[in-house]
Amino acid sequence: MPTMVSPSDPDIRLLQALADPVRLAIVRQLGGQPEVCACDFTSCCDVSQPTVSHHLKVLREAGVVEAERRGTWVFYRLRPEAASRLQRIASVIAAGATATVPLDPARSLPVLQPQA
Amino acid sequence: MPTMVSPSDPDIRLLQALADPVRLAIVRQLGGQPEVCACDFTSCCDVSQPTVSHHLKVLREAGVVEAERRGTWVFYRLRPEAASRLQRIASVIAAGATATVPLDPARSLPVLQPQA
DNA sequence: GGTCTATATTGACAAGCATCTATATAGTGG
DNA sequence: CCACTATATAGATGCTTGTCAATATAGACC
Repeated sequence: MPTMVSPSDPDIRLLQALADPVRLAIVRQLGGQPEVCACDFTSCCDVSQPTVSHHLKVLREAGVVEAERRGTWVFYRLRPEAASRLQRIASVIAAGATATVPLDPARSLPVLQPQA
Repeated sequence: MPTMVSPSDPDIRLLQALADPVRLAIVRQLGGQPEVCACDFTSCCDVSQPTVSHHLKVLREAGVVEAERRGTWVFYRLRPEAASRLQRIASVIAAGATATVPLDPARSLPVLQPQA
C-alpha cells in the first residue's frame, strides 16, 4: 500500500516542471534540437525574458535540462535521465492498466468488492 | 519551431493531472492493482473524502482513470492511453537528449551560435 | 577601469488550485 | 415512501505559482 507522496518527491518535481505550458513548449523545442541558446526561446514563449529565465531555472532544478555557459551565451539541452524517469512513471500506469485489461472483457468473473 | 502551448493542450492536461502528490499517490496505488474502489483510497491519501473525490474527478477528466459504478460503490482503474501518452512525451525528451549525446564528447566540433 | 549585451534574481501582485465543511446526488433495502 | 451508506458537488478560504518590472550578475571588449 503506497504511502503519501511528498511535494518534494522526485517524480512530483519532474511532473510539475513539465506541467506548465511555457515549460512544455521549451521542452518540445529542445526535443527537436541538440541544444538551444537561452536567447532563442523567444519564439516558443510569448513571455518576458525574466519569465523564460525563471522557467529554465525550474527545469534545471527538476533535472529536466542542463545549462552550459559559453561566453555571454547560455545553452540548454535536455537530460536523458528526464526521459527515463518519465518512462518509469508511464510504466507504472501501464502496469496498472495492463492488469485491468483481462478483467475488462471478462465481465462474468466475480466482481471485486471494496476491501473490508 | 514549436508554437505556444495552450493550457488546454492534452499533454498539459495529463501532466497537470499527475503533478499533484495526492493524485500521484492515487495513480501509484492503481498501478499495483487492477482496480480500486473509491472508498479504498483513504490509506494513500490523508485527506478528506470530498478532496479524494475532487482529485479523482481531475484524473477522470484528464483521461488518466475511468470509473465504473457498481451499486453504491464506484471503482476506478487506469487507462492504457494515459501510459502511451506519457510515453510519447518521454520520447520527445529522449529524442532531444539523444541528439545532444554525440555533441557532448565532441567538444572540438564548431560551437553552435545563437540563431541570427 | 567603463560600456555594452546576455541572463539570472528579486519582490510585488494576481490568478489558479488544493482543501475543507456542508450538502446534493446515487444506489440499496425495508 | 423513509433510512442508510457511498460518492460527487458547491462554495469559501488559504496557499502556491506564473508573471512582470526592476535590478543584479556574468562575460566580452575597448
